[in-house]
Amino acid sequence: MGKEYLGEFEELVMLMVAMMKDEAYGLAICDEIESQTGRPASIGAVHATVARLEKKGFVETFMSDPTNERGGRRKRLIRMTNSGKSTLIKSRDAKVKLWTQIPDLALNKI
Amino acid sequence: MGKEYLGEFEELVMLMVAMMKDEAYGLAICDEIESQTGRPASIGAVHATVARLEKKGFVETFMSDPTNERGGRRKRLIRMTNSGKSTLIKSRDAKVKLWTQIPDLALNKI
DNA sequence: TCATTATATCTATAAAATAGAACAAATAAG
DNA sequence: CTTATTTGTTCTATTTTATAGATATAATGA
Repeated sequence: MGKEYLGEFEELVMLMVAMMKDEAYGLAICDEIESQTGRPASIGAVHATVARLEKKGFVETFMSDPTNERGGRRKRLIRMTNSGKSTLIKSRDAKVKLWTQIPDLALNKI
Repeated sequence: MGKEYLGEFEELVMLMVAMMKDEAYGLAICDEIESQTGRPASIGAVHATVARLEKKGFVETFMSDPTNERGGRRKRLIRMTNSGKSTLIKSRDAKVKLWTQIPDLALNKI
């Protein structure tokens, strides 16, 4: 068994994949990270991270057919596995559990 | 300006510091991580991370006096700065915002 | 004095994050 | 046709984080 928690950027990418459902692929994730968090993400970073997540079994990928728009070439679509989903939920639960013990961070302060 | 978000382990250490208030120091953080998360953390990892966090201005440290128990030597006590606290809150808010957009992770599912 | 305990610090390595260049394949424009 | 433009992936190199464990230090107890 590999470790069952995610790096900071790994988790962010996973969240985008979850959010984008069947539309998740490298460039789109990149854009979505920027629009959701305001933080720039390079395409290289995203693809490298997806490859790591796939190796760990948290996502699976497959190539789509080209779309018929200008430049619309094949995409590597990304989908979360059950293992990935469960890891994401565990990571949320772990964080909430910790926050709960810190008055300044408890969720009723939001 | 350095980047304003935390690595995965950095965030965990920060949460422990917040949780332990004036009692936070290397070994204790190490133990607390294990007891809170069940995940082993080496003392080397914790100290290296604290040093990084201090360099970034998220915590500050100072040496205590020895306590009068067997082996009770000086500790490097760790305290969060305002900058660290605000970073932690921002990181919580960012995560909650993302979860909210993902039905399986929304907080009412807890 | 010697053993034991509680701690920090150092050293080395592996893994994650990052940026950007290089490459590929599609359509549009001339 | 041929070339430019667009959407995308893959590759390469580097920095930053994470990790483990060995080594060093200072205190008390025997």
